Amino acid sequence: MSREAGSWTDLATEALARAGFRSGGGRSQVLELLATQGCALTALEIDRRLPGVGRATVYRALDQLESLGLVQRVDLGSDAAGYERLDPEGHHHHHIVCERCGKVVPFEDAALERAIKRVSHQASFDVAEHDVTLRGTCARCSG
Amino acid sequence: MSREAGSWTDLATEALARAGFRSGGGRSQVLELLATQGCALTALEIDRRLPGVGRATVYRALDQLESLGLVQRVDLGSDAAGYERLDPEGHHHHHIVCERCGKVVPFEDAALERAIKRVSHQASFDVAEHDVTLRGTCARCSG
DNA sequence: ATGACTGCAAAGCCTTTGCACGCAA
DNA sequence: TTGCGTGCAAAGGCTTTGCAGTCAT
Repeated sequence: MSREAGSWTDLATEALARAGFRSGGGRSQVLELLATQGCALTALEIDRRLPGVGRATVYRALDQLESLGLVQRVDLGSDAAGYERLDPEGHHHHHIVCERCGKVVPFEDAALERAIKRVSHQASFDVAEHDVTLRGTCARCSG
Repeated sequence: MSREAGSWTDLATEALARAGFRSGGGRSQVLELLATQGCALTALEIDRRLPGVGRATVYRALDQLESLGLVQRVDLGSDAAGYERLDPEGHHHHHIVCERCGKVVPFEDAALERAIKRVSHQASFDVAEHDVTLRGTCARCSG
């Protein structure tokens, strides 16, 4: 029922291997970094934290991981897109963003998920993913 | 209880005047174009549809209208941000986007809104707005 | 040995900024 | 007349692409 801490990494590595990707390069480093993050990171932040990995490699890796459904891209209103790991069938969170200071806080809500699931089924689209973003002012900035 | 068709334009024009903005220029044209649209338009699309108006003016106008709460910016996954009018306290919709062809379809759902409203109140943030995006494949692209 | 993968640098695209002219008030 | 508003062009920032060298298999 419960998984080890590194399970997403294992799952992702396996999925990459199955898809015919090689391991050991920059892509693996991107993957491992994302595994340790609870929330979204921008491509440039990832690039900054992986000095040995080129920027292009980071973007290419994120693209591939997203195609495989291992990573989700999220738009949080800033100029740069955020990327975070996507737990298969597991809990997933959404984001509240402070329009003043840019702070991002994740949250989960079961009722919200249910509503979205229902809408998704009703739609004529075959809905694969979704995201919800709340925007406002954080306690510190309101204060 | 009901409003005339042009009410949002009137409301927006009034809000602009109250905020000390002048009228008659490119900003008014941007405003009038958005008034006729049911869904989001990108800045570049707006620029293309308003030949006499410069691109910078379009971006500046959208920024101002957004600050006044008359327009909402929405990220639909494409490179360019979308903008659509925001009815004050009125119905508002969200979007389903086809990842294959880019088609955007609006939808409304009361239960979803209720869930979001509840989450917004629980949060430590002062939530001002929100948006929900569903992504998948449209009927036509699913084949 | 082979070709997937990578880094670097250049190019692309959306968006913002600087500046001088024009028009609403 | 005043200074807000505008258009044009240049600059800025994120992302993608081209290309040749490198490394996993």
